[in-house]
Amino acid sequence: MLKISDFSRLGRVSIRMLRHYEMVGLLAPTHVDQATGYRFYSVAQLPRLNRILALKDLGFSLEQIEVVLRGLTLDQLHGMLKLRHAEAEQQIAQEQGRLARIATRLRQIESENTMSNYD
Amino acid sequence: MLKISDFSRLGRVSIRMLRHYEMVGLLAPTHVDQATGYRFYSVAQLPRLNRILALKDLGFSLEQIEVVLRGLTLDQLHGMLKLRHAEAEQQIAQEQGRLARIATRLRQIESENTMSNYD
DNA sequence: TTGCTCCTCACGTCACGTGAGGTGGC
DNA sequence: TTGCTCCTCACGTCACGTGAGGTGGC
Repeated sequence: MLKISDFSRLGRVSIRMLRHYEMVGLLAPTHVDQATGYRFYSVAQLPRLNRILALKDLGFSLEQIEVVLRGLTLDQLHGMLKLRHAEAEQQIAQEQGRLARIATRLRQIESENTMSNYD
Repeated sequence: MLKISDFSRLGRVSIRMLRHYEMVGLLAPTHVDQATGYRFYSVAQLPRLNRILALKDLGFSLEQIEVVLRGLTLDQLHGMLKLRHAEAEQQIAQEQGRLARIATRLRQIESENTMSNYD
């Protein structure tokens, strides 16, 4: 049984995150003291926490993570990853468009500066 | 003088956005009726709205847009664009990392499927 | 009188960060 | 008694979307 601060250190997450994950139903302490409200976690919960973090790292929302961890067939998991893959590609394309437009503006300014130098 | 719905149609933004831009101090109607509270805009305000939208499109926050529109030297504007450029590049790199990790997971699943077919 | 337009709240979004105010155990 | 840890609210974030409830002018 670990106090929340110990578990948060082990899992490299903030205490606030652990409380939040409990609230959204992602990861509940194995035990909560009735009198004090203190949360107690077990080392055996680390794998689940790590899976949560791994899925977060892939860009899934906490709600989607909940779905994934609730148990999916390989096909369903494959489908969700495909979707995320497509979304990530789209995100990249959009940001690259932005980058190009920013670069255009930068070049404009630089040429204006040069011109004014010759004015 | 245009009513808010007319101006929103001209500018291709929602009425809610116009109200929001007024609240954050980005774009105030030229006139507000004292009795009814109705907002009235002028066609002459379209260029400013369009500049707002253009800067938004480059990824600036409304607060940054306010700074830019309040008037910057070319050098200062150049600096802000450089910053945004760097942020966009970073964003892309991060999302590409994600994409790669997702792709790895997808390949894992596909190979597992194949293997189980041979089981 | 019935629509239509416009108005002002105010909640909801996403995943927490950050106090505020208070309590049990060493 | 003083720290330290933990707890429960609850506001703030960013840029609006979306009702709810109410009002003036054709």
